[in-house]
Parts: sequence; C-alpha cells; structure tokens
Amino acid sequence: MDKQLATILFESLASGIRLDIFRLLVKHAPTGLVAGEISTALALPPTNASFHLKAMTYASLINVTQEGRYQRYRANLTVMQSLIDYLTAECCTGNPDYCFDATKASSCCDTD
Amino acid sequence: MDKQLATILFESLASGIRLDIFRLLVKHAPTGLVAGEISTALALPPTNASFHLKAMTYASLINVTQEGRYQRYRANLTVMQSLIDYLTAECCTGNPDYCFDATKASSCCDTD
DNA sequence: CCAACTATACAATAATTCTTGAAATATAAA
DNA sequence: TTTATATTTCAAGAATTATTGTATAGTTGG
Repeated sequence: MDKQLATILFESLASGIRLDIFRLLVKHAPTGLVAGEISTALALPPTNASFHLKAMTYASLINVTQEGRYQRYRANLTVMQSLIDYLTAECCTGNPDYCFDATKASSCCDTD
Repeated sequence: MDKQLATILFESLASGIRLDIFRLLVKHAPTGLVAGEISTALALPPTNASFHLKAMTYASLINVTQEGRYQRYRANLTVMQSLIDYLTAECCTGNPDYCFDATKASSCCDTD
C-alpha cells in the first residue's frame, strides 16, 4: 500500500454514494450484486451508479466479473484490509508510544 | 462513528496534500507543529496550507490550539482509531466469515 | 504605541468531480 | 434474425473543490 493507492482508495470512499455501494456489497459478500441490483437498491439512475462503480473498480475497491449481459460486482475485502493496515501504520509512524495499541501492525513505521 | 463523519474523514484523507499534512503531524506527535512549520516542510503557500488545515480541523482529523500568535496543529489519533474501527466493522458487516480476522471488532455489524 | 510577524479570511480563477439523458454496445431470448 | 434487456459511454451542464495573491486580524517585542 503506497500513498498513491491510499489516496485513490480514500477518494473512492469519500462519497456517500460510493460508501453506500461498498457497504451494500460487503453485506452481500461473497455473492456480490449485478449493476442493476445496485442501482435499484440505492435508487440511483443507472448511469450514475455506473459512474461510481467504474471509479471504485479503478481504485480496486471492488471487482467486477461478467455474467452474460450482467456485470457482477463484489467488494474487495483484501484491499480494504490493506487500507486498514496502512492507516494503522500511519498512526504509529515513528511514535508507537502515542498511538493506542496499534504497535502490533506489521508494516508499522514504513515511509511512503 | 456514523456514515457522515466517516465520509468527511475520507474526504479529508483523499488529497495528497492533506495526507501529507496528516502524516507529518503523526510523525511529530504529540508535540505537533505550528502552521508555518507545516507550510515550510511541505513547500506550500501559507494560504493553501491554511485552506487544507481548516478542512482537516473541521473534520476533526487534526486539532488546533493557539500559542500566542502561533497555531499549533496535532494529529487526532483517537478519531483515526475510530475510523479504523469503523472500516473494520464495515468489512465484516453481516459477513464475518468472509472478512479476514476482523471479527474481534467491537462495533462489528452496526448499521449507519 | 509602533513595527514586525503569524496566520487566516476574502476574492477571483482554475480545475475537478458529479449528475443525468440520450446513444451505443453487447448479450439473451423469441 | 429480430426484439428486448443490461450496462456502459458520451456529452453537457451543474456543483464542488483547489489554488493563489492580497488584505485583514491578532500577537509579540521594542
């Protein structure tokens, strides 16, 4: 997890719609949902849902697989775990004493 | 940690400049840095640094205290810990089986 | 009080992101 | 093959966010 990817992931989560999409997909893991189910569930115009799904896919926050004419989206829990690790490491960089009990983070104190 | 605060925090982290500021402040915890030190360290025009510092302060990602004519900023590690907890909980909402070893998260499976 | 300094507020512009309908693409079904 | 369905791409405008210089407010030390 480098700074660039972290920034892209935060951008990806920094929208109510995208956060809702991610939460919805987590709730439906590991099956995932197809695009139409997502836009229906969140009452979004399909184009808008597609716009955000594309951004989230680019960020690797979600994955997509084709199923005939459907596109099935799934939350990428692995990259989310990496982001959590990154945040935890950021929080104790150089200062484990002043950072809760996160010193167990394996990648603690990396730079960039 | 509700969805609204989480979104604000992600917005706050979703910028290279603000992420740099946060990382810099974590590195200097718990002393913190005054505004001038931050803009100098990151080679930012003071107005631009102030713009981002204000946004981050509003998001509660950092705290500010006045020291005479200086404004000292510190990373808010507590809110960062809350955000990590929120992300961890999000990742296992309703699906602990498909989410690494995050099931220990106390607030797992909350909604909004 | 006055001069120097720190930092923010304001204003104008630039840049980016968001939203939506219409059109296009692709797959499936009849 | 023709029609229907699912999804995306495109284009345009709306809205938001970022950047920077200048001006202002507040603080310190002489």
